Order: sequence, then C-alpha cells, then structure tokens
Amino acid sequence: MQRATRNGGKTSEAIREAAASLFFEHGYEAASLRAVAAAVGIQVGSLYNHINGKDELLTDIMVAVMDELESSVHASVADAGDDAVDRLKAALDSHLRYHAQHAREVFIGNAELRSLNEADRKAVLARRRRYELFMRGLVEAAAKETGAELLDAKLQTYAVLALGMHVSSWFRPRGGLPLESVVDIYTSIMLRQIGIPDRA
Amino acid sequence: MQRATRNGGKTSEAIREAAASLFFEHGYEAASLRAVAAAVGIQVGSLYNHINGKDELLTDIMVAVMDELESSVHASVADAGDDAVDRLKAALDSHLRYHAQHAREVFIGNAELRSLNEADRKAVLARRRRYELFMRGLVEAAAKETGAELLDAKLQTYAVLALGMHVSSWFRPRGGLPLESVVDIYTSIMLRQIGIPDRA
Amino acid sequence: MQRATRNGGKTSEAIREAAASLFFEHGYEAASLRAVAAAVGIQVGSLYNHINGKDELLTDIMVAVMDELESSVHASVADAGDDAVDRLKAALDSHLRYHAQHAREVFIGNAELRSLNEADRKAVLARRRRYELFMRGLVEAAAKETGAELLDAKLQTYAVLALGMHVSSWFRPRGGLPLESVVDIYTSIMLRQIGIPDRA
Amino acid sequence: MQRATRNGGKTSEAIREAAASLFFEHGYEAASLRAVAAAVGIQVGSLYNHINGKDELLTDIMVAVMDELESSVHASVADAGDDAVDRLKAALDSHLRYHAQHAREVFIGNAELRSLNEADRKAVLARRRRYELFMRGLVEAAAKETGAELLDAKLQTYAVLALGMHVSSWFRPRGGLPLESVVDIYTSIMLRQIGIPDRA
DNA sequence: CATGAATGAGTCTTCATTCAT
DNA sequence: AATGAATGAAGACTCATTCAT
Repeated sequence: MQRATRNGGKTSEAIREAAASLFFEHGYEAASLRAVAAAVGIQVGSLYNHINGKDELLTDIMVAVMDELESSVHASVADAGDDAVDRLKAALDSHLRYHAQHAREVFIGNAELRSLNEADRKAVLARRRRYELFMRGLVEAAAKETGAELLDAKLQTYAVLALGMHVSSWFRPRGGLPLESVVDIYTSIMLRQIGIPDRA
Repeated sequence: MQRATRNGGKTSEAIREAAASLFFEHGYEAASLRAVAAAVGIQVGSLYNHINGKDELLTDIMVAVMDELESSVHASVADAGDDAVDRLKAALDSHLRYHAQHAREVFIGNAELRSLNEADRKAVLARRRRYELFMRGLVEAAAKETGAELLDAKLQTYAVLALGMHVSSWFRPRGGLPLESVVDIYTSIMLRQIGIPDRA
Repeated sequence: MQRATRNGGKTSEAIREAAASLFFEHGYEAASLRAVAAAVGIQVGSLYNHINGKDELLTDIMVAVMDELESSVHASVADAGDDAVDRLKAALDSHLRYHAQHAREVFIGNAELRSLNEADRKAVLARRRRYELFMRGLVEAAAKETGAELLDAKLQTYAVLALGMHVSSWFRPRGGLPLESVVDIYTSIMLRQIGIPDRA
Repeated sequence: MQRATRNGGKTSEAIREAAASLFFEHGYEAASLRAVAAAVGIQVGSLYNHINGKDELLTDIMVAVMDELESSVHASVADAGDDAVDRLKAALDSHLRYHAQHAREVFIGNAELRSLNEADRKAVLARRRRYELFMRGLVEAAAKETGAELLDAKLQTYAVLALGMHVSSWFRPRGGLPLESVVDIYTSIMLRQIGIPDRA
C-alpha cells in the first residue's frame, strides 16, 4: 500500500480541482468519485494512482484553506506596522479578500467539517480556534487603542468570521460587485460593528 | 417484538424529530433512513407508513422554517407600531430569536438547499428572496428616518441574514450565553453596522 | 387463521374484479395489492378480510377460467347432437366465444401459469391437457367423418387453442369487429386448417 | 474469492444469456438481478459494470428479436424470387423457423411488452405493425395470384403471427418433433387457412 | 499510469402480510 | 369489516475501493 504521489502531475491537479468543484456544488457526500473521474476524463480506478481515498481529497482542501488563510492574514498584519487599527484593518481586508478569492474552498471548509474524520476534524477545529483568537486579539487591541466600546469581544469576532463565510457563499469573481468593492464595504461593516470609525 | 397502535401521530412526530436531528448532525445525504428508523425504534420500511420519501422530510423542514420565520418576523413588526426604527429593531429581535430557538432547522434549511429537488428549491429560494427584500425595506426605512448613512443596503441586509445563520450554527439553548443576551448583543451589532445608534 | 368468506359480499366481488383488471394490465407480479385496494377504495389491510393472500386471487381466476371454458364447451357440444362436424363446429364456436367474452381472464390464465405455485399449476395444467384431448377427439372425429386429411392432429389442435388465446389478447367487446364476426371468421379459419369445408 | 480479468465480453454475454433464461422462466418482473448475478457467478453490483439497468436487458432482447425476425424473413423472401406463392411460403417458413429457433427470446418479446417503458414499447410496437403489414402484403398477393378467397386478410395474418408465437411457447430444440417437421406442418396449416393448396 | 472488472456494504423503496383497535 | 401501523424480506441500484493486466 504505497502512498500515491501527491505532487507534480497535471492529472493530480485536475483531480483536486474537479473534486473541489463537485464538493462545492453537491457536497462531499453527494459528490461521487465517479463524477470526479468523469470530470477529469479518466476511469474511477485510475484515481487511486493519485489519491489514497475520497476523504483525503476533502482533508487536503480543508487543511490547505486554513493554512493559507492563516498565513495570508498573518502576512498582511505583519506588513501593516504597529498601529493596532492599521493591523486590524489589514487583517479584515486580507480575511475578506481570501474568502472572496477562494470562495469555493472556504465554503467547503465550512460546510463539510462534519464529513471529516475525528482526527482531521479536531486538527482543523484547533486551527480555527487559533485563528479566531488571533482575530479577537486584533479586535481587542484596536478597540483599546481607539477607546471603542466592545459589546462582546468573542461574539463580535464571531461576526467577523461569519461575514467572511457569508461572502464565500455568494461571491463570484465575474459578474456582480468587483472584489475591491466587496472588500471595502464589508470591511466598513465590520469596523462599524466593532465601533471603530470607518475613515479616521 | 412489540406491536404498536394508533398513537395520534406521535410516531410521525418522532420521525420528523429524529430526521431533523440527524440531518443537522450528519447532513441530509449522510443521514440514512436506517438511522432515522433506529432512532425512532421501528423498522426502516415502517417509515413509509408516515412519510412518502426521504426528500419529503427535508422539504417539510425547509418549507416550515421559511413559513415560520417569515410569519414570526411579520408579526413582530406589525406589533411594533409605525416608527421605522422600532420596526427594524423588532424585526432584528424576532429574526435572531427565531434563528436561535430553531437553530437546528434553520441550519438545515441553509445547508441543504442543494439537496432539494428543483421545484422545491425554487420555491424556497423565492421565499428567501421575499424575506430578504422585506428586511431590506425595513433597513432602508430606518436609515432614512434616522439619517444613518448606508454603505450598501443590499450587502448590509445580507449581513443581517448572515449573522442570523451564524447564530443558528452555534447557539444551544442550554449551556452558554442565555438567549436574551445573544439577541441583545447581535441586535446591537446589526444596528451598529447599519449605522443606527444602539440606545437612543 | 380463519378462512375469509369468499361468497356474497360486494366488496369481495370488487376485489376480484379489480385484481383481474390489474393482473391483466400489469401482470401478476407487477400488480400490487396496494393497487388492488386503491382500486376498490379500501386500505391494503382490509383486503385480508376477503382474501387469504395474493396468490389466491390468481388461482381463483385461473381455476374458474378452466372450469367455465370446459363446461361451456361441453354444453355446446352436447347441444349439437350426434354429427361429428356439428359437434366440432359447436366446440369451436363456443371456444372462441368464451375466449372473446372473457378475454381478460383467459389472457391472465395463459400468461400467469408460471406465477402459480407448484400444486395449483399442476392442477391447471392437468385441466388444460384434458381440455386439449377433448378438443383433439372432436377434431379427429370430424376429420374421420368428412374424410379430411389431417396433417397432425395434435399440432392442429394446438393451433385451435393458440388462436383462441390470440383472440383473447386483442378482442375488446366495444370498438372493433363485433363478436359474431370474430367468431365466424376464426371458426372458418380453424375449419380450413383442419381441412373441413367451411360451408357444407 | 477469485478475481476475474478482462475476458472479452464473455461476462457481458453470460449476463444477457442468464437474463434471457430467467426472464423466460419467471417473467421479467419476477426475475431478480440477484438471480441473474448468481447464475453468472458474480455479485449483484458487478452487473452494473456491464449493464445500465434491468430494463436495458429486456429492451435489448426485444429490439434484437424484432430486428432479427424482420431481417431474416425479408432475406428469405428476397431469395424466393418473384412468384407470390413462393414468396409467401418462404416467409412462413422463415417466420416459423425463427420462432422455433429463438423460442425463448420470441416468447419474452411477446409476453413482456407491458414491462417495457413507454418509449421502447412504442418503438417495438411500431416494428411489429410494420412486420404485420409486410406479412399481410404477402398473404394478399399470394391469394390474388392463386385466386384463393380470403376471409379477412387482417385476421388471417394475425393467425399467422399467433401460430408463430404459439410455436415459440412450446418448441424445444431437443426432444420432441424435429424443427423441420414443425416448420412443415405449421406452414401447411397456415397455407390451408389462407386457402392456398398445400402442395401445388 | 490507465483500464475494466470485481467486491461488499450500503442506499432508498416496495411489498405481502399481520394484527390490535 | 375497516383501519393504521408494524414487520421483515426483498428489490434495484450506487459507491468507494481493490487489483491483475
């Protein structure tokens, strides 16, 4: 039982791409490997030259989403300097941008938590908690700096996360509001609810 | 091998209850009628004395959710009188209250839209659009009355809906924040992002 | 396990009537007791106040068909007097008439032999053999009397039976050739193939 | 637990063969894919590597029967030259020969029309009508040429078809009358009823 | 690497039958 | 008699997975 190569091959990439599309559209349970194979243009059996099982496809997507989201937000915050409000704004911007640009994967990551096996679910949940705490820290710091009155740091951070997910559920790159507008408006919405003046 | 008797729809109720729980926990596709039957304590085939098919269980939940949500919000608004801000507050309160109190069903209604058949999905989507427009109307009226500056009526209404769903994804009646606190805090969050002073 | 009453009741009659129709239209296997009950306007369970099982419905039809066919042909032959040709003609006429007038039951009797249980199938097959031999006797006697040259008494009798069944597969009392014409023409066809001048 | 390999459609062939046998013996509805799989020596699910569904097995048989019957009779008639009686005799011979040699499939084709889906049933019925009209044409031409008096061209052609079906219901290649005798005798029976002297 | 074929467990659903009320 | 509810077996079909070629 040799572990299939996970890198390189164009086929491998195509499979993961097709899986993401189908998981997004029909859900993990309802999406069949047969459909994935068909989308790629190979037979079902051939999938196993590239993957180790259906669950791996899901786990990969979900872990990657958390990794990328976390690191892209961290990078933005690091670039933003030392001002707490700047750091929060950078985080919100990056958070929203990622959710819009990877809407499909983020949506899957949210909807299919329950389809994950025990171990992977725990791992992903831990990552999410860490991310949430990081975000809450930024919120609290910015509130402190500006004197904004928080209602409930935890719930208001939840609201930030919720709006990100929500964006991922309807945003499409083409047709509709342009990415920049979406990011701007939702950033403002978030800042408003936290209590920080939008343009200061 | 105990044989049951006419019990005034209790079994029917138990089936729907078990189905809601299992759909919520595992998702519609992953929840099997076997499991539903087991939860009720009958054989799988016996389910069909009470339902017409698995999809009916889902459809019933989703249609009921939209009906109840709409009518409960409408009722609250009607009771609130003529002041636009009062009306909006009543709507937000009712919206949140319903989402928290029927967290399970609301969550299903949101997650399983894609599991619905064409016809029912269209019907539910139409209901949702209607609800959204009703909400947007309240938001716009309250903004007008208070002179609050809206960023984007549509997206800000989206945000209201998104927060409701979000609450339904984590709220549990026992253990954790009491319902009243949740409703209060989220209402404030919503009002803030719309731009209406919380306590005026 | 008390034997359900088989006589009298209008419901009982309606059940047997509905069963015949459905067996005819969809076949014994494909016809469900649910459909029978629905056709009668009662619940499935209620059927068992009138029948002992699905197979009984079929057996009853098939046995009745053989009984009636045999006795009606016998009666006609007895009425026909002593002339062998007259007797054969009377038999053919009666045979055809019965097949046309009870097309539905005869058709079932023919198509569903394999759906019968071992015992009943044997019984019905014995009846059919007896009927066939009776017919063959008439054919041979008439041939002898007229000097008609038989090709093969057994196969030519088979042909008579086959044409009867065939009539039962398309004849409908209303719309189409009238019964008398059908009987006349097929009688002539049969006599011709046996070698007996039609109108002598 | 032996694992099979590519075998050039032998399994596919075995499935169709087993299906034909079981459909013939028990009828389409009563024959289960379980039984088909068992007869072939594979698991039920494995059938679906070779077929698309139970109905396809039936449709294939029925369409093939009509195709083959039609083309074999057409070929025989074409070979028979220009004489109308020769052509009719060739048709009857070929008709009977096919019905005897493919008794199983022809029988299924006749008994299971009602088990076909709407579209396929219509297609098969159209084919049958075409075949019937072709036959009727031959009957009428031969009658005209010989001056034979027809009783009713349509019904007499029906009779020809009916006898073919009947042969298919009892003929077995081994044990019993040899094929040639059956063909001879039934051809004569048919010619007699049409009114054409047997040996001219 | 890809394929075709196999597996076995699982899915929803239908059905004849039973029986307390 | 009729009903509603239950049973248990069976039905067709789908699926993830395995593996010889």
